[in-house]
Amino acid sequence: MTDEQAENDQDKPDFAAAWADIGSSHKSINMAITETLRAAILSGKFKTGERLTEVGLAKAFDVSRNPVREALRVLEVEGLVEINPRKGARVALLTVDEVQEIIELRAELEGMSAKYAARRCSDEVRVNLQHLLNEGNRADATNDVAVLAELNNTFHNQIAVAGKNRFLVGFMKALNEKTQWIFANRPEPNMAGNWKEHAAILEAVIAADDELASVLAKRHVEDIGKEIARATEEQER
Amino acid sequence: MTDEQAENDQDKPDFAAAWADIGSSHKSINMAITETLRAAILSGKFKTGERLTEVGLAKAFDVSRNPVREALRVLEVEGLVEINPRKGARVALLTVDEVQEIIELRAELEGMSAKYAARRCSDEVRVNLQHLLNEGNRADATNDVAVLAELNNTFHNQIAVAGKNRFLVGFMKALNEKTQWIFANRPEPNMAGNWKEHAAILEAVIAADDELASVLAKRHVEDIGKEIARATEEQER
DNA sequence: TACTGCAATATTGTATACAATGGACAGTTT
DNA sequence: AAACTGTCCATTGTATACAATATTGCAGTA
Repeated sequence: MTDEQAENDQDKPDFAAAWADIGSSHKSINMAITETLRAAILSGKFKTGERLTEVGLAKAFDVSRNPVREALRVLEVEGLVEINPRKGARVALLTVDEVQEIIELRAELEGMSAKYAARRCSDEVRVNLQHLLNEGNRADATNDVAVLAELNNTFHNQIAVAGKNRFLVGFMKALNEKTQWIFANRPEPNMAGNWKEHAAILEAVIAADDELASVLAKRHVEDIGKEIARATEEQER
Repeated sequence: MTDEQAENDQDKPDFAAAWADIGSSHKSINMAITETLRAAILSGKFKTGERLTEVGLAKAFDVSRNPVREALRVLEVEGLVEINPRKGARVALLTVDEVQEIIELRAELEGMSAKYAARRCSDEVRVNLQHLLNEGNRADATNDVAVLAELNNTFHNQIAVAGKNRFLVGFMKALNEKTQWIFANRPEPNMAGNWKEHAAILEAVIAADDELASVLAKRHVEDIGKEIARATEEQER
């Protein structure tokens, strides 16, 4: 989900553009709308709390209200949208406390994931992780920010998958998305120096050092939490 | 939506009965259907893998297909239903591996929850937990199975809530539901002696012994896992 | 000014209608 | 017999229509 999400839009998100690619695809409209809406929310194109009327979205997508309704119901379960019966839908709000709770839980789960990954990853997966480590180190050395951003994202998913627990993977995906969302609604985060921590975790996993991997991964997320706290304070001022 | 619609049809699982209560309520039909369907699946009234056609359900509920569709979309996100575009919906399947993963994760999260609860619960919550403990002990002593079953359920929720992390509460609710679902699709589980373990966990939480609470809670779920494994083997024979 | 009542409007909730797809089955061809 | 093909039927996907509810604006009153 990377390619041509070009920022060629004015103030309102240009759904028609993202729309064209889908026409001939085989997924149904409601799924496409769900994905587009989810991405729009997570990237901050819709502000938190902003009202989402069915007719408004339907017109923006040039579809009927039905697929929009289904998408909104799905996003509600995911926690990105808040629906009040007979009143309508809004982009969900995250309180400061909730942000803390997200980070707290994510730290625990990331640690758990790294622990499992270190214990369980097959030789094949180990090779893949080593490859990811090399790529990241190279990008870090040459300061290739675009590649690094991409690798940072894949890193978390790879660790989760290597842990071999599908439900843990799902939960972490949800929490990762929320973290992304938090950052999208705050002043630019400082993601530099992030890879160093990722590299250390990868090395521990590859070395099958579950205890170290777990501690490093947990601390890594806690660092992210501190970064968010810093950015939040800055925003308050 | 008058209340007299109750005695219409009774060929399908008796939704009409559950339906009557809802009429005057203020939640929308799609939500009511979601809840009813969820309960039906979790309690095993629909077998895993069973096909769920929109018209079939719509007729059973005596509504149009729209609310049913929305409910199915929601239940898909929750993992209880599996939807294939243009083919339809089925009650989801759980492989043996997935059952193991659910238990594994639930054990970790229950441990985490108990740890947090022991650390964080206020005096007021502590009193509530003590009350729950007393009630349970009494029901256990008098072998009041109905009450015990009820208390067993509330126990897990109370611990989770006392942990003061909303997202952890949500994840555990999902995993608890899945556990319930697993049992519903297997020969009768042996829930006796269950309270003893709950009581020990409660005592540790009340005593603010986070480490002990965590270990006991984790082990408790692992015991449930063993019970499931036993029941599964029995079923295979 | 502040407030109540009420009509007008906006929006959601649900039903119905139609289009498109997938699967089963019979008949044909090789 | 096996593979192919076209047709019918069941079902899903989407649009439109209508009903129910919430919100807004404003006149009128104290």
